[in-house]
Amino acid sequence: MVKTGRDAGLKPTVNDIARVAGVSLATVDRVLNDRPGVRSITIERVHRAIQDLGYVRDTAAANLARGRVYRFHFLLPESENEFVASLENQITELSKVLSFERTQLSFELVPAFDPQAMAQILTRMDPEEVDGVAIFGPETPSVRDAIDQIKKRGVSVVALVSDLPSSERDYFVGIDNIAAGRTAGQLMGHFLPSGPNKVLVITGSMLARDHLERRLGFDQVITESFDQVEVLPSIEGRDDPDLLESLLPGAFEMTPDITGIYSSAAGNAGLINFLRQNNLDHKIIVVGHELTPLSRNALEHDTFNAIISQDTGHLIRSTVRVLRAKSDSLPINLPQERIRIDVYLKENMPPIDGR
Amino acid sequence: MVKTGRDAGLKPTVNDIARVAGVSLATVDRVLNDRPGVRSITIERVHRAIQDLGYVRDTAAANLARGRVYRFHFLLPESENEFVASLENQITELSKVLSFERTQLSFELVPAFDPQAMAQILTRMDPEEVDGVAIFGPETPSVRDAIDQIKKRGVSVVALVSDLPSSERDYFVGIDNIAAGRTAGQLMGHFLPSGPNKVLVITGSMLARDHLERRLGFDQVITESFDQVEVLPSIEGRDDPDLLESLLPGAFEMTPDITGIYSSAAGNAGLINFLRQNNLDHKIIVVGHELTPLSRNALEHDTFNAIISQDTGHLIRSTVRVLRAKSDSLPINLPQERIRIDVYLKENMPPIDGR
DNA sequence: TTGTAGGCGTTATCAA
DNA sequence: TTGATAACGCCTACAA
Repeated sequence: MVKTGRDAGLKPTVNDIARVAGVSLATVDRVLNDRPGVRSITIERVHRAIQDLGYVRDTAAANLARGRVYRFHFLLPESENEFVASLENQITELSKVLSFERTQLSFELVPAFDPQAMAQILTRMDPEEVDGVAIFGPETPSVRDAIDQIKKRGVSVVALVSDLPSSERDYFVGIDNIAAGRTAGQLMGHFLPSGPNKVLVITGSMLARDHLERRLGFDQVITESFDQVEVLPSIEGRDDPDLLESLLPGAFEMTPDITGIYSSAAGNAGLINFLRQNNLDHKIIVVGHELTPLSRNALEHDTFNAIISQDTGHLIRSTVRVLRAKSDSLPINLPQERIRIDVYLKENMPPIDGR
Repeated sequence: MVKTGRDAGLKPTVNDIARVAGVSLATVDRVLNDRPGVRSITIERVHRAIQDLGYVRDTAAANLARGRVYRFHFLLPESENEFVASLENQITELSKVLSFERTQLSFELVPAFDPQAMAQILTRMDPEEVDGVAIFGPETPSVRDAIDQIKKRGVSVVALVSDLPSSERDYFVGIDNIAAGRTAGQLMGHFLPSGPNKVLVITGSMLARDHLERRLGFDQVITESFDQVEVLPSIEGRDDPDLLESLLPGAFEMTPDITGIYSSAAGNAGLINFLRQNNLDHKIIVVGHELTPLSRNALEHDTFNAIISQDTGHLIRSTVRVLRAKSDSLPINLPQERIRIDVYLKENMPPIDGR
């Protein structure tokens, strides 16, 4: 039998340290929390005791004692799409659980693809009222500046879903979108019938870094491995189902022999409508993004053939963990925070509850 | 801005309840924990106060106060395979984290496919020393009886990876293996070249319920959707790479024109060796199970085409959460505990750290 | 520069 | 059947 915990003996506490170091509880606490007013020789002794005993602080007890409350705020794009709705749900759900762990969550919708609006909201945010922000939005200089500013005022910042690498954001929570695009390409290549094929790519906006990266990855794989497949220019649906639905007829007039569609952004409702109304359903291989009630239904009925997805629950939970760690300047457990690129076929779709 | 937490006001505590109900802390605690010695009229009043205030107990504080320690034990099959090794790792890793949350984890290897050994170990387990067991093993009457017995003695039981539905186990942590097999079938069908194909299925043991279910699901999909594909009888590798490697030549002599292999169990090392040494690499479509260093490498080099997997980290964490909930007779958050059927292509493989 | 004492929310012991 | 009261491990006035 392999025991994996620390040796059965109970873990040392601040009291043990105080005793061993020959100082009081208060002094131990000062050293533990890097507070001033302790002679370096004393600090030395306390540290040695900590080392010797292998002490590790009990965070739960610490939080209980200090009554600390974390306040995190999410900024999400204001577009009618199920993916964002799912993020909202996850935030609401998680916050119910977290309210018993001294963590408060809130979110706010920001006009989509509108860097100015985002920058303004960020700039106006009160560092006294928020410990961390998660941003799902476009990457532009104004947003970048706003982030750098709010960071200086002590607010932790996480980029969500779409990275903002040019900014000082503390972390990015989301998938590798190039790899996601490559995965879509691989599936598309295998699912298309043999012979020559033409594939239409639907994107959201050139401002959205995630969309750009997906297209890039998709093209890479098709070029590398499927020389019979031609990828057509993107059509830009702005994550808007209606706009998308109105654009599709034009694309099919231009190229009637489309055999595959890579829907790399949101707005699947428009695509599904179009396909079904024009009887293109089942005739075209479709690879989409994000498992939602709609896309799930499309998969179920073979309107979609595969879906690339990211778990919204995991996204939100990971964001909170990261924001907490950053707020306490604690290290992050990278492997745990890595968001997977999920692949769903009809066969392995999880049940409806959305996970 | 949407605030999702409980209204900013702090949450009520036992003190508030005591005050409102007009009783002492101790009485509140008795009611809260269903302890005897309280008049039903008093219980009534306390319950009303709890309701009115919307009280929810602070688990961290409760655990702190009672100094409760959870001891969970994992029984894993003793076979040299990376999947089990990964489970062991995850147990070890998680227990480092959990040692600061009053939870001790241990594991033990049980001779594989040996119901007697498993039953014996279970029967000998001391309920004084363990609060819960997780069992990854075969489903037989003897094991079932041993489980029912130990459950009666107050130990919580979770079936891990392979379900034991005939027993009184509290819960099953793992994937839907029929769906996993179906997913493998779907991928196999699409990845095989067009025209007639013969697919070999490698299984572990007829005693392993997970293996049986995968084969079942695989056959279903092939029959339903790919009529040009013929599925050959299983070969039984007992999760042993060497045994498997020694069996493969025979299978290929019997049926030289095999174009696909579904490796539904462990022992991939043997399969990979065989394929590479016989230059069958890249000529045969291979769908395997479990992302491990070996299978990852095979995917990387196109020896394998797709892998169906389950996250060992998630399996272990979920098991612990469930075991904890069961030990405290608390409800389980089903959606959170659902284990996904992961699909990996070369393109969406997560980085090496094993998540 | 250091220590004492009280409190965070819950549980548990003992006496009333 | 109930209620004080002292833990649990940590933090934080305030005092020395």
